[in-house]
Amino acid sequence: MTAKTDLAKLNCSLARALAAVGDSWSMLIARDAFLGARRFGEFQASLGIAKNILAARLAHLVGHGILERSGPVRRPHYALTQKGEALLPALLAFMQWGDRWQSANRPPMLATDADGNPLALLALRSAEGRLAPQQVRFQPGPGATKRTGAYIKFMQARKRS
Amino acid sequence: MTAKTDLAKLNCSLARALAAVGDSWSMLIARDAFLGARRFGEFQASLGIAKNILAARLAHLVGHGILERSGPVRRPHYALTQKGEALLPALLAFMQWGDRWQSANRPPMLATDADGNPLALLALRSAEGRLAPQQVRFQPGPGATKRTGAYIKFMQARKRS
DNA sequence: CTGTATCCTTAAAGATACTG
DNA sequence: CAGTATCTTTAAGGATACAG
Repeated sequence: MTAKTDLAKLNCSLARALAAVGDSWSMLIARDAFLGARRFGEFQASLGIAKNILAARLAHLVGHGILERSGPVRRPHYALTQKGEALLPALLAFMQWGDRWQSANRPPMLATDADGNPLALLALRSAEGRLAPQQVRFQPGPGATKRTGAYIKFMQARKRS
Repeated sequence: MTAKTDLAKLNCSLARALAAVGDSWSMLIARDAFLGARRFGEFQASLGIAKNILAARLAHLVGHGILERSGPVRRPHYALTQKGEALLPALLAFMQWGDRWQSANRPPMLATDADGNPLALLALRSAEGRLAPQQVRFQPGPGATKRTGAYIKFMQARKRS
């Protein structure tokens, strides 16, 4: 037997997010939607994805409330929902990482505000200000199972020693 | 023929980032590494992933410079490199999205600073301050191909109309 | 134009057994 | 403990043809 593991069961919001988005194609479809793509053919031309795959991914995203389908049945539009738009920080943070580490600081596309000012790098901060990655800690949250809580505590304890 | 499309060719830092990370398992391995996991068995126990898959993913991440392997050959440690640590904003942004939209605001785990102050939500900002997703624009960057540039410009122009 | 329906090929996932 | 080696099953990706 080899049914694919359901990540959504992992008691982790990251795993649940990954399960909801689905895969890399879905991320790129979301990116195109942010850019302004709305039509089946636009996604297809932009990504070079096979039509059956695109159809499946669009349906998946609609099913998870990330995209909504509207307009004529034969010529529908796909637009980001509020939930879909909320993905933008994650998507851009990931893109910024790619700019730096995979595109040698020569970004193919730049995100800006309406006046053309470039976006700042997405940064970690608490009430005390900015944080380096090494300063970040984790603790069990309200949705933690016993197992998750124990795991986090064990790891954090070991980190300090 | 049906070789899998190479996302890294898409002239997009997001696609390149996705290709470098690899897949959802890799993201979760990185998450565990942030939590403090270092050993093969720790990742395996935490994720419930098959050993052959885990071995392949660890090798992939090491190969992309996201993890580095050290210590005794028979009992190695895996630790995030600088490149790997730089993934944290993206990873947390994604986790925050999951907290809100997939975990009903009951996060299994909370990210904090060293004093226990919770992390703020990763936010979009330019020099002018914070931005809503709808205010974000895109333009071709230094690494844009002609095709990418034309696509972005076309989409942005249509958006304004 | 926007899909569905097939078909085909490959890769991915997982279980298990085994090794140093 | 940390893998490697197999084996099996299934899913995924892609190409193409066709339909509304």
